[in-house]
Amino acid sequence: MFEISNAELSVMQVLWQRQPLSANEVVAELGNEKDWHEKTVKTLLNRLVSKGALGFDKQGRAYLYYPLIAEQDYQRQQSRSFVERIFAGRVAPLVAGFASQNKLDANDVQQLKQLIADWEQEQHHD
Amino acid sequence: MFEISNAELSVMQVLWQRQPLSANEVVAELGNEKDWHEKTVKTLLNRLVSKGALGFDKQGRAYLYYPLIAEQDYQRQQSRSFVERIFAGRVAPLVAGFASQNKLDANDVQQLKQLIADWEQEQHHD
DNA sequence: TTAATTGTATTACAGGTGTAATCTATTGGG
DNA sequence: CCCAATAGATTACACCTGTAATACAATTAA
Repeated sequence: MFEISNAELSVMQVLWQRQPLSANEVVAELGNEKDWHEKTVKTLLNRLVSKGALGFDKQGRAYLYYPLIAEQDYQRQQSRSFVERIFAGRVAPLVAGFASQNKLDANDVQQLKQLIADWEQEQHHD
Repeated sequence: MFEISNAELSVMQVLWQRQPLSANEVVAELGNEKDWHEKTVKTLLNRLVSKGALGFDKQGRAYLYYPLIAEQDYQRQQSRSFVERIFAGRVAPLVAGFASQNKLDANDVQQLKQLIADWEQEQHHD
């Protein structure tokens, strides 16, 4: 599988949000957060197409771009490889780090409890 | 703060495990997992010193290298920036991804429960 | 019809990265 | 005392990345 660079990821995130978009629409969306020249964004779109991360349909002389991979797949693949690299594959120590830095709020904890409950349910039922 | 590349990280991990080590000892340690030429490892050591990630003491004409940053600090910093980039700062969705891929085992769940218990304790007592 | 505009494609260019090879200085063996 | 071995330093080189500028082609406004 191809790699998506940091700058490229921001472009993907726009298109995961709303799709398909013309280059100019992507530029506009990014305008809020990033201080990138239009040419820069076009370069990134191009590279993402080359890598196979984006596809497009022609709309007159403009292109309408859309992701070829789902955000969730990307997130999972990246999570696995990150946790593998940094924490030898265990996710709990990562969460522990967040906890010890007070980066967990009630919301996170609520979700984690639910996950655990589901997991235990799953264990049980088979 | 400086960036540590992937290849460099493997070198850091050896030195976080055992320290200080001579270049040759690092090469030997890496020998098991990586198929790197000795020269490659020396380059990485050099770059890490330049970046300020490693220090060394001279031992005759050889150097004894040691980390200048703690593994835990590195892990936390990387975790934060990863979760920020990929999950907009929320850690629960990352764990959810692991759960849905059956990447959680009883051990992980046990640890997570403990973390949650501690967190709740903490909330309570102030 | 022609010129200006506007999309995409190509080129640029410096710094980082993976992966070494070569250079240089020191040292240990004979 | 001199040479081969060896440690670190310097250089190499292709590919990726951030960040555009320039080239080219199509279209639209005059």
